[in-house]
Amino acid sequence: MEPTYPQPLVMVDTALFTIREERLCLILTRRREPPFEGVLALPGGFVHVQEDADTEMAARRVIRSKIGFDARYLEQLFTFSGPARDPRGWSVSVAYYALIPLTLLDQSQAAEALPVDALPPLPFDHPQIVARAVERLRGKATYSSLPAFLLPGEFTMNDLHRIYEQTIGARLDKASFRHKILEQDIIEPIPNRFRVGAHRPAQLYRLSSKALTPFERKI
Amino acid sequence: MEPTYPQPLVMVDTALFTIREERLCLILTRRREPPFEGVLALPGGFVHVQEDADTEMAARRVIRSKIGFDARYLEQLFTFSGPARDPRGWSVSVAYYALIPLTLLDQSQAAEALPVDALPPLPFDHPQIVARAVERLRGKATYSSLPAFLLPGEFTMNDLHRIYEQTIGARLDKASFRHKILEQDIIEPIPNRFRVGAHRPAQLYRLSSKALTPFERKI
DNA sequence: TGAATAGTGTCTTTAAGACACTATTCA
DNA sequence: TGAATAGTGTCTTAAAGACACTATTCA
Repeated sequence: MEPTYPQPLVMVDTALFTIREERLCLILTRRREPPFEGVLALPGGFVHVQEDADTEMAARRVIRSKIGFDARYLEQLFTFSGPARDPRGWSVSVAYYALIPLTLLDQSQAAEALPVDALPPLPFDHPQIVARAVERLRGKATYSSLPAFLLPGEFTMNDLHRIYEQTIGARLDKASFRHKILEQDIIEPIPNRFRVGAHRPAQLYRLSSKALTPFERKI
Repeated sequence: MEPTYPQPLVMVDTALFTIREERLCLILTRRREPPFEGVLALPGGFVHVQEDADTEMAARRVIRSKIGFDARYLEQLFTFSGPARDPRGWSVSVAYYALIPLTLLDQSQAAEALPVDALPPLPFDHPQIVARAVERLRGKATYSSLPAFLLPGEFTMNDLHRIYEQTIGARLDKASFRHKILEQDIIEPIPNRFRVGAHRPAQLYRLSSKALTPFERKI
């Protein structure tokens, strides 16, 4: 009844996105064990069958150990596999991606947040994982509220506008953006909360419960 | 350097869609080994690390052994995992879905093609796999050429129209459908090939090389 | 007042959907 | 001719995008 086949190694890898200095970044880890000891890589690790309820929980454990708290948005990305992707043997890596507001990271962690278009050479098949994660995030950004999860709990309409532009990598008309976002009911104004400065105060918003419904059409 | 953790079992499962009698169906297999011997289930099996280049190749091997030829469209769906989904132990199943034209199946295989809305009770977590596969197929159908892969190599515009309606499960306007499809360049007329009958002959089409580009907007 | 950001009204363009129409074959 | 399927033209509605405008604060 037990299978007689040699089993592959099973691990998870995570692409943790954040926005730093107006650029879309990934949080990298310096590896503390061979192979590739000392090299910057995506946070990852083996599944612990005694401890993890499934691979998503393994990813959450890895993320918690890296940034100290849970990701607000986490999604399975793709499963990578083969004999060559890891020198330790035939392996399966279930990859996840998550969105992290930079404000929640402490300074040392922010230092390891590097722009997706200026990453160092990455070990294993991590370049493919990154390419697919960026493609997925950009793709989903145009028809969902995903980029909002890169912001802290309270934000202005202009914060949101900017983070969409940075995630998608294109200009979006201010008025059209407002109309579209408000029509989708994905955010709600926080009553009587405004951000002040040397200019007109801005209404503060938060994600509403409908935040994860995808849009009907494009932004 | 080798991990000391006990490793999960690694398998692939496949959701093979076809259209039979105007209904969206899944091809099921009667299991020949325990657990669940004799029960209808999704075709699947363990990854063979000596033989398979990756999990997609494992899925192709499973599909070939089931229907005797390669699937024309195959895509990774999702990876399911946990200690309880398989009685043999903590397992990871990389699930794939594929689209198969019924005309290519022989009679005995067609008999195991059952409508997705009238499936027997399925073992393991196969009901979840099916639910996610149907959701993905329906979702992609509205903005891609996916349903065309359920048809044989030559088909009329009305064949295509019907298969979209059956896949999505809704009525689509004939004229709007034609405009949209032709505008996308996903199919091309086969010169001087028509299907004849007791009515006006219908132009035969085939998938063009751009068939896998997703649509700009909805059908 | 001008600089800076916040927020709105409205027009143009384009896509989607509805629907009525014409076309060609065979019995 | 009528039944059956094939294929087209065009109008209405609605969304997306562009753009100009008004609003409020502080220095």
